[in-house]
Amino acid sequence: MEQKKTEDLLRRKLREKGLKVTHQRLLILSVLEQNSGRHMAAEDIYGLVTEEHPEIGLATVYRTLQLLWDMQLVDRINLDDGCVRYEIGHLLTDETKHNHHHLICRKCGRVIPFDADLLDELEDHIEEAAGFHVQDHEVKFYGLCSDCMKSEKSGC
Amino acid sequence: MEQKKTEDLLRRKLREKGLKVTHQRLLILSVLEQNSGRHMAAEDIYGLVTEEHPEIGLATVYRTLQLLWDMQLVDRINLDDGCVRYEIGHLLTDETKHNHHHLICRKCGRVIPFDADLLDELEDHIEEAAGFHVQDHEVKFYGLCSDCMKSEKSGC
DNA sequence: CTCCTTGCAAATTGTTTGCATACCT
DNA sequence: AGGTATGCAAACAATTTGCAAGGAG
Repeated sequence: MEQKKTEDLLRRKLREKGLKVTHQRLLILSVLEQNSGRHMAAEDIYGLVTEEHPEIGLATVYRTLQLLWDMQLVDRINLDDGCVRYEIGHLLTDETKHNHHHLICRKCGRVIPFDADLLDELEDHIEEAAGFHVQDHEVKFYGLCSDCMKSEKSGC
Repeated sequence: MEQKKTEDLLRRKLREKGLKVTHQRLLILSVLEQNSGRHMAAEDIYGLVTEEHPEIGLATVYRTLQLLWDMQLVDRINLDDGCVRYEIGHLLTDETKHNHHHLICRKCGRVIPFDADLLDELEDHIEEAAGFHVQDHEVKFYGLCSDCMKSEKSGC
């Protein structure tokens, strides 16, 4: 089961760093895994987590998300809506690279996911030219979605 | 002079939208232009602007930056340090595309600018496949800078 | 003269932090 | 036992907003 694999990885990484395996950490990661594909704000995660465990605090959610991000178990993206969003790490869900990008419409604000894999070349170039080891990336494209382009042309 | 050209563009765009040409708007854009290359937070810009015009309010700076961004006269980037940063729009400083990316070290937090132009192809693909008209992009690479890689290896 | 814009201050809101208690190992 | 992690509430900080006064067209 994927579920189990992810949990084991978290346990292992925590142990490596001398940190503790707590219910909260396991639960938060499992919620993220069960909602793979959604971009969840800390509040969203908090909402889901407290459904079953109302005693968990929002601060713990924030602290745990930071921790999971440091360990590269979750991905983070900022969609300019005032809060940081998280999803289960691409390293966990597939063996391929993280090529999930976002198109953000400047007019209606819609966020459209878009998959493409033209960045590997660029990352190799960066490693070589800058001596910087790339682990992940965040890519956003700003522009106009097809609907807004139509209304732009028709002059409304 | 570049300066003049930029100002004229702002005047024109404002008129087009029936908005007013104010000292504050001209001044803020000119400060951004004079500091091309820096990533400036609203507070930074406010600091520079109030040197000569202490009466200008911070809220006006925020409102103006939003406006300039909507008009595509400035670029916006979020470097995960808790504030949004601005710089003069790439459309104004050069005729080429916006290929100024950022490498962010997960260990020491350093931000390293990096120029490369491998995104045009991807943007064409997006226009075709998603019917989305790309105007701009924001790209961040997370990883380890060369210094932190050294200390990683030497085991400190 | 009309409506847009500004400055000020208060309000908002996502996120962080201090601290006493509870929990892993 | 010993240090880590948690929950709570207060603290923070960037950004936004309401409103009366000022300014552009």
